[in-house]
Amino acid sequence: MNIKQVAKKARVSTATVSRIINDSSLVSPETARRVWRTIRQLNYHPDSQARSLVSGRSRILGLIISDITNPFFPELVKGFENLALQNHYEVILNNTNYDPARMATCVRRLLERRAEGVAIMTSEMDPELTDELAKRGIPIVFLDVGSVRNRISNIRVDYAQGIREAVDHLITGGHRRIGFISGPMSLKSACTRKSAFLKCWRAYGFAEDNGLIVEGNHKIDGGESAMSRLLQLKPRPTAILASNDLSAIGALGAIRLAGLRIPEDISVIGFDDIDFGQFTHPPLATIRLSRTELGGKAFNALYRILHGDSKKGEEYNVETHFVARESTGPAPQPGRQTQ
Amino acid sequence: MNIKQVAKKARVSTATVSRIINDSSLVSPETARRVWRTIRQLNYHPDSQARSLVSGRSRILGLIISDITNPFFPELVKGFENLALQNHYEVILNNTNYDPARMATCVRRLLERRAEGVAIMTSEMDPELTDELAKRGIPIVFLDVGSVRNRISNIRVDYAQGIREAVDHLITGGHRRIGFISGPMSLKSACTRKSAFLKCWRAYGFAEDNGLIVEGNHKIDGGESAMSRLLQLKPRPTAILASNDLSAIGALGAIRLAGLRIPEDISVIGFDDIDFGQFTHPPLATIRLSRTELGGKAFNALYRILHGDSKKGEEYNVETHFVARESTGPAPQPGRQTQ
DNA sequence: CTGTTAGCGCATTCAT
DNA sequence: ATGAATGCGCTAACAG
Repeated sequence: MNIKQVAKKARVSTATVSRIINDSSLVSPETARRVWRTIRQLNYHPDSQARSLVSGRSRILGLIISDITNPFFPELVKGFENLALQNHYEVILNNTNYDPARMATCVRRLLERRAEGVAIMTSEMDPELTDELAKRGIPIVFLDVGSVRNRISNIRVDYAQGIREAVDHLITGGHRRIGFISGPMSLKSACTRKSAFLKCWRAYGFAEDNGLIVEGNHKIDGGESAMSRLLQLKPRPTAILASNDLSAIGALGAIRLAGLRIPEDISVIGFDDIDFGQFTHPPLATIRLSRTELGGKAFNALYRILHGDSKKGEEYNVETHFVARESTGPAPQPGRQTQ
Repeated sequence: MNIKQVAKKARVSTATVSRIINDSSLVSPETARRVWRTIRQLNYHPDSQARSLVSGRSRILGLIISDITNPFFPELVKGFENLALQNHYEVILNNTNYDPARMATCVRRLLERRAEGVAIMTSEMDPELTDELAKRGIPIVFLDVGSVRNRISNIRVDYAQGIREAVDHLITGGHRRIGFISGPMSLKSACTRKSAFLKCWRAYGFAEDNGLIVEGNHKIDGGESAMSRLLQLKPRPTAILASNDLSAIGALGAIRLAGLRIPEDISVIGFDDIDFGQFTHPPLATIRLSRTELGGKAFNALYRILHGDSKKGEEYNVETHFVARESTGPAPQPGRQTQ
C-alpha cells in the first residue's frame, strides 16, 4: 500500500497525493476530499522512512539516560516524550547502564538513524562522541555540562538554591554537625552535588569536616552503610543531607536500626523528591528537582535549535527547592544525646 | 557522507561498499580492508532509513506501555531494550497514559515507521488497532490477553501459583480473614489479579466475602484509603493481600496510622516485588513477578516470529512466587485483638 | 491547481 | 571478485 496505489485509485498523480498529505492548501478542496477518502479506504500510511530519506528530516530524537530503573529518570523520560509526541517526533530511548562502550554504540546508532537531535541526560560522556554529533551539526542538549556552543545547549540545575534552603532550615533548628552522604565519586553528577553542598557549607563560615562526608552509591543499600559509618562518629551528626532520596531512605533505615529516632535524634534530608519520599516513615524532607521540567526543557532546547531563530545553543535553568517534611526537627540538646 | 563518496575515495563501486558493509564474504579481503579503512577515515555511517527503504526491514520495534513512572515498567523496558540492542533493533517506547486515543496515535505512528513488531504491554487495547497491525502481518506480543493467533503471541503470567503460595503461608499462620486490596476495576490487569485471588480463595473452600475486597488504584494513596476502609470492619481482617506493592505500601501506612502493629496485628503481602519493598518498615512480603523476564520474553516472542521457524504465535509463561519478609506473621489470637 | 520527472542513499539483480 | 543499472516510496522542482 503505497502512494502510487492511492494515486491510481483516486485518479490523480502521486504528487497530488503527496501535497494532500503534507500541505493540503495548494490543492482543490474537492480532490483533497476525494483523495482523503481513498487514503482512509485503503488504510494508507505514508512510509516515514521514505519521507525522511527525501526530505532529509527523520523526525527522530535520541534520549540518552543511564538507567531507566533509577527513579530519577522515568519522569524525565515522560516529560520529554510527551512534548516529542505532540510535536510529531519519535523518541529513541537509550540506557547506557553507565557503560561508556554502550554509550558509544547508542550514539553510533542514532547517527545511523539520522536523529535530528540528541538529549544526553547522563554526565558520563566521552567528548569524542560529542564531536561526532557536533561535526554533523546535530543539536545536543546536556545536563549540567558546561559547554554551550553552536547547536549545543545545556540545562543547568541550580543545586545551590535548594541546598541553601535546606541548610538554612537545619541551622535555624540549631544543627551544627551535618553529615553528607554523597553519591559515587565516579559519577560526575554526584561530584557536582557534593561540591554544591560543600560550597554552601563554607559560605556559612563553617569549616569543612571530611569525616562528616561519606560516600554512598545513590542507592538504598549504599545510603544504609554510609549512614552506619556516620553513626560511629562521636559526637555523631545531628542532621544528614543525602545526595539523593534513595541514599536518604537508606539512612532512615540505618538510623532506625541503631535504635535512634527521626527526627528527635537525627534529622534527614534527601534530594530529588521522588514519589516514595512522601510515604517513608517519617515522610522524607527533601530538595525538589522537577524531572518532568527537566525532560520538558531538554526537548525544548532541541526544538529551539531545530526550529527557532537562534541556532546557537542556550543555557537553561532548573531550580531546586527545599520541601519540609517530618524527617527534620530541631537539633537534640548535646547533654541529652543517647548512647 | 554517503556510500558514493566512500566508493569514490576507495576507488570501488558503491555495490562493493554495500557488500562490505553487509556481507564481507563475497569480496576480496584486501579490498575489504582498504574500504573499511576509508569508511573509518571518512567516518561514514550508513543511513538506516535508506537501508530500510530498500531492504524492507526497518529494524524498529514498538514497545507500548501505559506509564513509565509506574514502577512496574522500568525493569520491563530495560529487559526488552537490552535484548533489542543486542540484536540490532531500535526500540520506540510509547506511554499511552491509559488514554485510548493516545494508544491509537502510537500505533499509527509505529505503522508509519514500519515497525517490524510491536509489544503491547498494557491490556487496554482496542481490538481495531490490533487488526490494523495484524492485517499488515506485523508480529504482536500481548501481556495476558488470550488470543494467540497467527503472528500474535501472548505472555501469560501465572498469578495463581504465587497467590497460592502466599495464601498457603497465611493460612498456615492461622489467618482466616484475609482482606484484598484490588487495583482499579477499570483496568483489565487489575481484574485479572483479583479473579486469580478469588479463585484461589474459593479453591480452599472458603466463602467469598465481598466486604473484604476493597478497590484501590494501584498507587500508594489508594492503598492507604482502601486499607482504612478495611480497618473499619469488625472483626477486622488479620491479613491483607494487595494487588500490587504500591497498594501494599499504602496499606502499611494506614495500619501504622491506626496505631496497629505489623505483623503482630495485621499481616501484609504485596504483589510484584518492586525494589522498594525490601526497604519498607517492616520489609514487605510480596509475590514476585520478574518484569525483566517479562520484557525479555516479550522481545523473544517477537524475535521468534520474525526469525524463527514458526510464524504462528506462541504462548509464553511467567511464574510468580511468594517472597517471605517481615510484614507477615501468625494471626493474632481473637481475644487479644486491640480496639 | 495538477502532472512529470529526478533523485534522496542504499541493496540487489545481472553482467562481466 | 567487481561494476552498472534499477528501484524501494516519497518529495520537490519545474512545467503546464
